[in-house]
Amino acid sequence: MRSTPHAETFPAHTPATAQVFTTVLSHGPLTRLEAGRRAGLSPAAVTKAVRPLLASGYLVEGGGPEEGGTREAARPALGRPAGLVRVNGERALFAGVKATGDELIAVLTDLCCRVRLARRAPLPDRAAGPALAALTDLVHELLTHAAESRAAVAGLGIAVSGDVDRAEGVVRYSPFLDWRDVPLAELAATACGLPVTVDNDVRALTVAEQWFGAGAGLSDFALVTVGAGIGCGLVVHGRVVAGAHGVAGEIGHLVADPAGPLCHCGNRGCVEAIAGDAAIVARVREATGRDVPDSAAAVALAHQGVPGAREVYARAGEAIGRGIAAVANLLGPERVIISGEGLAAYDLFAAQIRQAFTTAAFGSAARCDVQIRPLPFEEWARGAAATAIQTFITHGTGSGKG
Amino acid sequence: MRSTPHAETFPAHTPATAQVFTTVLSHGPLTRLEAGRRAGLSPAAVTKAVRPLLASGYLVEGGGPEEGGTREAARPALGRPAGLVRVNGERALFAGVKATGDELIAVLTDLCCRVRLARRAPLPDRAAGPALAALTDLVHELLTHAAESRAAVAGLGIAVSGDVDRAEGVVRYSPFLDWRDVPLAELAATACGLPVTVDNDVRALTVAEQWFGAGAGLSDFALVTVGAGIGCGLVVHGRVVAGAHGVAGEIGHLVADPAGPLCHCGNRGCVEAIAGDAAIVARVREATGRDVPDSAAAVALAHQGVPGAREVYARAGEAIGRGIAAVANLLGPERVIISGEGLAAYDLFAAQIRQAFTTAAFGSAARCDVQIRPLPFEEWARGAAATAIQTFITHGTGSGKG
DNA sequence: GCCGTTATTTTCCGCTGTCAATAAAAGAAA
DNA sequence: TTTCTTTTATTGACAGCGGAAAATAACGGC
Repeated sequence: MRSTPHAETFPAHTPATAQVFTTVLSHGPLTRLEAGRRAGLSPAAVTKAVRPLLASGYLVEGGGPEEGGTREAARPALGRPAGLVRVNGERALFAGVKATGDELIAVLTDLCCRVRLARRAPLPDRAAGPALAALTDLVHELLTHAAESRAAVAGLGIAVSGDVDRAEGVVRYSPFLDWRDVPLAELAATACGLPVTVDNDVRALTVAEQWFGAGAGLSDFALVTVGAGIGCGLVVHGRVVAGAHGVAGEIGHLVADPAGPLCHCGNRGCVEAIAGDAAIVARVREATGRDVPDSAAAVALAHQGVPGAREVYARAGEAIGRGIAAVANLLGPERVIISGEGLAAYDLFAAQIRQAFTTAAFGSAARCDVQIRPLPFEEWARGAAATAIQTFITHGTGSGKG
Repeated sequence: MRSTPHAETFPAHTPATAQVFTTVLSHGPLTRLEAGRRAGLSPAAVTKAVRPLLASGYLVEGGGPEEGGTREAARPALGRPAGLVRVNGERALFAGVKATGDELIAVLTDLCCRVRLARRAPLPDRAAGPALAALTDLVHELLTHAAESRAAVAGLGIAVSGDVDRAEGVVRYSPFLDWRDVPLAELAATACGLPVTVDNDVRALTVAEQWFGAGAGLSDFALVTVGAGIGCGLVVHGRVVAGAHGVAGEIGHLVADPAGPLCHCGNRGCVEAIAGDAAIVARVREATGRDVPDSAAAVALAHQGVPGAREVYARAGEAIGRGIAAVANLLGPERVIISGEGLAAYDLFAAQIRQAFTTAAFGSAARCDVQIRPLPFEEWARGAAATAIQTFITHGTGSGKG
């Protein structure tokens, strides 16, 4: 993918270099010895990997802001004190954009994927051409802001729902955007003058969780997103599962109840047909007989204790819990992270999710650690940025292709 | 793990050596160039890897039995003709034993996992001590037979259902055998004088399929076994999924119908509670009001067209198809292989499996290739042998531990 | 200042796989 | 027959990566 003339490059000369860097990136300030232990490398190899990274400014010595905190206290009094190494987040910036059917969400992050700036823009026309123009405008806004910083923007990540071929940078089919075979990486790279990574939105979020979130250091975990749709990103053997035909993690279309309501996919009782936003709104409307314009209204009714509304959420939680149990029974992940805008209704179904999971999980699969966390709206865009960071580090430049 | 004095060793000097060897093992006679292409290596690397393998007799030149067949015909008339290389199956033998609750099944295979000899022996006492003694006897029978061959037995694989820690060679918990924390690899190695690999039975079968069967060359596939239980082995990113807590592939305890019959796991409508042997027998008994001693009788009734019996199988096929769809929706495998003794009733539910799968698979997940094949009784033991072959090749000796 | 201890770096060193050139084994052309 | 073309396989020089061991650094305690 065409790069800007003075594109940032990452000195990933050797496998070990990238290995050490990602270890430090995910696990905060580390001593060289500890980093080597976690990355499965000898101390000597760490020294050699760290040198060019320090020289190029991607790593810096010292424990960062919280230096002198608990970390120092834990140090044994004997022997040479360990020197910490951490990633210099300021060294490079990244842009991440999530495109939904009616809006673009964009963030500017640093190398540690900390959000510097978040922006939303409506997407009046979702056709590829106008959408690309809107995206370019938004990215330029970020670039303008970034220009105030010393660091350059080293890559752009774009997250789109649907069937996305990350390696080729092509959106095969996105139902919400109604796109087919759009070579988005190439188009956006030309339009924005940045190396571009394009990935499926849930997978992008999974990458963010794997490198910077609750999945850091885990080789097997699942991320479940609850919202308009119910999605699931899977990490198995340390790698995000993409599926042979571009489909994977479709927890939303597992059948929770064959006698349940009809789903747009044609089956009955899909998790999404019970616990998706639209399904919940419809079901609360039926149950209460009231006007329920959107999911916020549904949540409000349930919180007010209107008869019937609460039960809808309980059933939704149960369906989600069963879906998660299916994941746990099949893959035996170490952890499942449940997240999503839908969790505005957190308190309404967290208990049911856990209970249904525990009931339906088989044997030791129930030992899986289930975490439930809310999801800030810019998180999807942050996931996109995480994919850009990932390609920057693993490919030496921000470009996913080539 | 203690080895015999003159233990066979495999010259896996370098990663590339093992890589090339397994490629040739799985894909039959290959030219060096082709092997390199498949293994992602340069021609030069293949030459270097092949040399010691030829010298030690693990590979031989020539196309084997079917030499001069279609392979020759497909050769273009131009240029130096390609020289084929193939694995010398005669070079080493392996023993594989599957332990069920009431019987031991053992096979002697060659290096290509072709069965030379199959034996069954009852297991009157399933306690670890007596079972080990019976296993040792059976293995010695195989060894006696093997002594007639020039090749030595290079390893023993043991497959057990339940929670097995292959790396440690320990059976954590096997319900059917009622074993807990039995260090089987160590015990059997001492008793039989062979390097031993112990693995879960379904995973062992999956390894056999991955290296020698319908999964050869696929990086993502699933193997579903239908019989007393409904099991599933998963290969993701080219590796068998083991699960963080020893549980994975529990397709049998996915809930196909929350209103279904009670399962021994405590839930309702598990796939196994609908399609497992015991469930089918019970359901046929209810439906027909007749005496149904075992699953053969149930199959017979269904084949005779006794009212009700056929429907039981139809519902079972539906449940299995749904379970497979769940796997396909979550993981997007390239292929699903359905196999098992239960397939004696193949014709009774194959159509329902396929139909339920197609209906419940979401989007492109339905493009997954579903194959249905019967499973000879010695296949489980062959799976055990495959694990022994695997450790022999990857560890240089037949020992999984150390 | 010396010692014990732990962290990091340095200095080789073996090993692996690639590259580019070369040999080999045909059929085709002259 | 000889020579050329084409494809496959091999060789040998080579670069570089990561490891082991030894050296060095940085303490706190004595």
